[in-house]
Amino acid sequence: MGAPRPDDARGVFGISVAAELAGLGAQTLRLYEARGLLEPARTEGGTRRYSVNDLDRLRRISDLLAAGLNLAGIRMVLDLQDENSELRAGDPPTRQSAQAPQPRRRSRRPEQG
DNA sequence: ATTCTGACA
DNA sequence: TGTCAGTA
Repeated sequence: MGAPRPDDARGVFGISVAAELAGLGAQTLRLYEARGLLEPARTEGGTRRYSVNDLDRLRRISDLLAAGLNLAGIRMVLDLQDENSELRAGDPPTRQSAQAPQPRRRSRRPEQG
């Protein structure tokens, strides 16, 4: 299945190239981040670095938008998908709870694009 | 960060 | 008219 390549999690693209590859505007990427749909890595200087996974996530966002969901709904879907992925990673033979104590992220982050 | 516009209900 | 996404 989908192997957890560290490369795919590594932020490599600047915001403008990520936007280009995603077929979106750079501002849109910032908006998505402000809405909690995305959290790209940062360089030491604080500039965004988008990973392949981030690109993949942007694609999913576009698909969900086209499906008629709003950003709040998309955030929920994305969170659940991530949560599900994590469950597959460990997969303990015994499942007692489907509740993952996910740290609710709602941190407003001022940034330098 | 804020404002403005276009789409939609 | 109000909300929402995307933009300037």
